[in-house]
Amino acid sequence: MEKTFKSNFEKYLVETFKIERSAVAECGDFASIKNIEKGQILVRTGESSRNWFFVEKGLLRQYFIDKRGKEHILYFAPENWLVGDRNSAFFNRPTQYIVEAIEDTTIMVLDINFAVRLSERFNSAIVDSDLLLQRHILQLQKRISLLLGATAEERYMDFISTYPNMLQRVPQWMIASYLGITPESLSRVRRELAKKNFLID
Amino acid sequence: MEKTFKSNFEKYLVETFKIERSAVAECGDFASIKNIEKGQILVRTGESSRNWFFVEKGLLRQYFIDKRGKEHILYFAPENWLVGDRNSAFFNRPTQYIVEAIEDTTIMVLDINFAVRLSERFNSAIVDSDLLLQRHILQLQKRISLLLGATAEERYMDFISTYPNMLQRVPQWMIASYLGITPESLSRVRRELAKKNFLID
DNA sequence: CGTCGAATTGATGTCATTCAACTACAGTGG
DNA sequence: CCACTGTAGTTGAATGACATCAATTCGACG
Repeated sequence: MEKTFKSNFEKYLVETFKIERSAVAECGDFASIKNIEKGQILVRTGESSRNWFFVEKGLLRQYFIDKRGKEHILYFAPENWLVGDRNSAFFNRPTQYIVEAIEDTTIMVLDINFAVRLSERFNSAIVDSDLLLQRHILQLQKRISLLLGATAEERYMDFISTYPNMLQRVPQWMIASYLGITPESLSRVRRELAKKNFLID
Repeated sequence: MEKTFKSNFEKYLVETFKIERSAVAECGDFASIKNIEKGQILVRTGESSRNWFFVEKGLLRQYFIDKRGKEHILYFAPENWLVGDRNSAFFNRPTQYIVEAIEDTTIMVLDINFAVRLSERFNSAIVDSDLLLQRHILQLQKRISLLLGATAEERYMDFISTYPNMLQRVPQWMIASYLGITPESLSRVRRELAKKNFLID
């Protein structure tokens, strides 16, 4: 396990929580590296996922399917992002959210006990003021604000400024799904922006 | 302060975190009771709010104003709910979210150090597996799912089943704002539901 | 080169918004 | 007690934003 922690994940933990490398290694039993091919699904609807995924390299998406059978992407997880369904992990309930690899991806699979062990090892104040959670909630709130108060064009503009490199990595129809519009509409939004001399990629 | 903790808040903490009453009292320096009249604003746009509010009695709403000047309600906080802007509290940034009393309301004002003190007193595992956060994130995700994948009518149906008593306490235009539609549209949605013999209140 | 999914485009449809008029009702002051 | 005012809610007609459907083009890849 020594080897596995020569990873972005270790670096991430050390930097985020300001804890020593050695200490992170103590939690190694609850983490393991895994490679996922593009297109493969990590978590299916109805499964109860006790695991979290830290993306070492590559890109995942988490999405659900509505009652009319349409996909809606909740978010993209590029390098150094964590993906997981808190609801499912915490309450051991079946998840509604599907996790799929958009690119060939290397992940660190984290057992739910990883977090428990980690918080046992360090004083709770640090763990509690969890940057991850802040970032997560912040992102969700921003998303809601945009869905409630911004047009498709505004949401797209926000997307490309927030995730500038995503445009090169994600097919357009997935961005449309993330924004909550159809691929056709996104195409038209982009055309309008191009007319107004915005560089759209 | 002894007196103040004869409150729903104390009860809530004891039940949620399974900690002793006496221990909660130790954190009392960071909490105080306050009464707010209907219509009064607790937090204004641009302020940096280091406080959290636990609603003892009454009803608050948290909302923002978009670039076109329209209000959008993020959520309602009835009895036993916590309201706060994690972003603002944690990073000490100006908030975008306004908090206002819909009814005459009694709140417990919690300094951000309340949580710190509390987590110092108890083992991190308990605090970390924070039910509050779970509930919060869960609610935000559900909201996004509904905004992305459900019609106005479906969102309204979800609202009245999730918050059945809210209908009697909140003016219709606020519910419309929460759902992300205009008051006129909600009025029409309700008319259609009435035609289909749904009891709408 | 042919195939298949992605992206674009046009024509049309649908749902919610906008704006304006009108009703209902509560509170205010004469 | 009644007119005056303001806010909430409803309704109708016109508009707008995005969706749907269908056809076409583009581009990657075997």
